[in-house]
Amino acid sequence: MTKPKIHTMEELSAAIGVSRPTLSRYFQDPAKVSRSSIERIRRGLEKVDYTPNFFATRMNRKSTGMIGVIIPYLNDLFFTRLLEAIELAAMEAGYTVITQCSHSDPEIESRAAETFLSMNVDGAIVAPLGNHSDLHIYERLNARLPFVLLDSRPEPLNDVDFVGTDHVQSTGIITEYLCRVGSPPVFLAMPRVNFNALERENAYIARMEEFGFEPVVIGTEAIHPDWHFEAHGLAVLDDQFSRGRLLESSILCANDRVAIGALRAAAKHGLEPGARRKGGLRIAGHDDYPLCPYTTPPLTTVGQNVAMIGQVAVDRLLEKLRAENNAEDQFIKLIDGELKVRESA
Amino acid sequence: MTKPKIHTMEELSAAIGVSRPTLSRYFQDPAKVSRSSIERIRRGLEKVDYTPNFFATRMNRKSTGMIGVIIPYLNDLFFTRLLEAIELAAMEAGYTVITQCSHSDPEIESRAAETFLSMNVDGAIVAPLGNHSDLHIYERLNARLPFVLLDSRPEPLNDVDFVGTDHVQSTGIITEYLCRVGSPPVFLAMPRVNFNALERENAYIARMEEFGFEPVVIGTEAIHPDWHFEAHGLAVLDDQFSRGRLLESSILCANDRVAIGALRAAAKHGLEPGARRKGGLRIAGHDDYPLCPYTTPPLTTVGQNVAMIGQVAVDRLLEKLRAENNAEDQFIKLIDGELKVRESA
DNA sequence: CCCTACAATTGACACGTGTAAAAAATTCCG
DNA sequence: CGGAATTTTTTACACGTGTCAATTGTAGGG
Repeated sequence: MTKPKIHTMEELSAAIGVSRPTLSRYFQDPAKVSRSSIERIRRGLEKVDYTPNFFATRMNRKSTGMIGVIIPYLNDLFFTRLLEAIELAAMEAGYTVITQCSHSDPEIESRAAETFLSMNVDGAIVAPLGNHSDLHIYERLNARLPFVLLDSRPEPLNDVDFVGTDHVQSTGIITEYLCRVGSPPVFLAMPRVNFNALERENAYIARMEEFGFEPVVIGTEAIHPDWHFEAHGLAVLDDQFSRGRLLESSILCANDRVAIGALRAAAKHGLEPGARRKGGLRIAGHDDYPLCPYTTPPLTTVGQNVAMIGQVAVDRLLEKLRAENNAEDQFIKLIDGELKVRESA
Repeated sequence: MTKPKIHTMEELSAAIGVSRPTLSRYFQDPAKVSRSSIERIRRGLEKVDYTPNFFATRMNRKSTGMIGVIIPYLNDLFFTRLLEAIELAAMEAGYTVITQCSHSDPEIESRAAETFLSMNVDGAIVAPLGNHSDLHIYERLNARLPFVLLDSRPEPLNDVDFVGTDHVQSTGIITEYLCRVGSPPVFLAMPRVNFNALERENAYIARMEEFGFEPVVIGTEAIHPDWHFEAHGLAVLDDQFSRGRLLESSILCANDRVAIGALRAAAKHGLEPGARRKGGLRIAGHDDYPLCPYTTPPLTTVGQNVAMIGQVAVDRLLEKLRAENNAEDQFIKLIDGELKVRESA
């Protein structure tokens, strides 16, 4: 409690009669010090309050033991789950995760990247902000550090590792499901904040054409601020329903948050989307947002395997930062989505 | 792009012909250097790639310019909104925010606090994990740093600044609203993960007694893991409804996530909660979770002023860390909630 | 042109810890 | 108990930048 505070290893050394370098080694790994010294240090530390200075320790070490992570939004449970998976995986491996959020501002995203470089993080994992990002910073990071791109992949980027959902597969299976058990779906797009938006749209179109159906995409232009997905879904469908359109359609939403807005629009117009109502309105989403089982009706969707994406990204990063000469090939891992059939479609 | 990378100020000094200390001052604040030097440095930096080492700069500075923030959960939009507010406010003031998440583990929470101490952060803001937290660490932080506790306040803690919602007021107004426009509400508690859980419960009881109604609290024991609030609300009400109970009651949920589970239970049993159905089922929440406008029906709730809580916390922290001798009194700011009447109650 | 006043720059040391090489202590064995 | 082998500790320097006192440069006035 009121243990005297000691600020430097030197002081500690004087206080408990063990040389400073020995203390240094003790704090890095007690196994590098003799049993008797460990005992003496342990006893000493019980009497005083000392923590090695974070900056001084990291400055000279070859490895800082830190991994930098950048996510684009904070108020989205998809990214928080991703972040959680990454943090737990990294912690498991003994690394400290430093998180920065872009707050949907490319400027902030760029500054965060520079901060990581100046901190000598051992590696970086970035979920890109999207359209407005300065791609240059990803290349900068990739050139200097073990680096993995997450979730959303800018087309023109080469030689950068990537881990994310296989949207052709994921959007494919839900498109196929909707076609199989009801009328061919309309695609309710989301504002094109990132590259996934377009990937899903294209995957939908391709699958529809494969089945010989006419793809129909609505809601491509943003009405609300980019990341207000629910408001977007609500506004687009409210407009459609008001004009008497799509009242008995299958609607595939670009993500679950758009779908939640879509469900609201349906309820507002007295419509009850559902798989069991033959010929009626059906609404489906993408991502398996944690709230999907609790919507009215529970949302049919295709789940992204967030835990695996996070784990694979960390694994790949660790692999890269352990191998000194990284003459390896570009690593791209696309993970399958899983169909989650509930009641809404 | 392929600008030669320079690692130290010394090298940079040699490369562009300006002494190292001058460079040091330039990077801290260009205004501390003569106009001509600024020009020369600017031109030099365009030709090479250099960023001052984060650790080396922070090690000696009196102030590290960093604020540590600990939140208990990541997968909860309430905390992410709080965090967002804090980050933006701190950024505004020129501080870097380092965020750590407890992941509902007191051990991690404690380690995060130690990390902040070893990093010499200028101040710390902590939203406590709750029941299982080691209160000792808050006192440790408070003794060493400008420190503000957020959102949830452990009773036995003295002399610690606090910013959060006034739950007596917030729970009071929604209890009062429910009593006024319908039958007196039952309180659907949440697992007592933190101190707010109990505070809201008690505020409900007090208000009910004040009105001369019999308070009824259900769902106090956790069925699912502590933080699975939706599952909790669903399970408790599903059980009640199955027994034919509470079918026409007013139900005040301890928070919106519990309420979302409650709405699901209602829908599952074919019930349609709503303010307009006289004598019928009504469901209300607490927090104004971002999805409330999109639930079916839209959830009546009482909003926590997240933006203000974050801003006030940061303001108070800055005030403390600017005033050297903090002989000031304990600062406790309770912020009013705002009633958000929608359709569910 | 010289001298003063003041701004800008620089030299020298400090920060707290890592680390390799040298010195000391310990262990082991006959 | 002596000496080699091994472990442990210490000495000495390094890391990259902050900061103050001392020095240099600059402008203005006589």
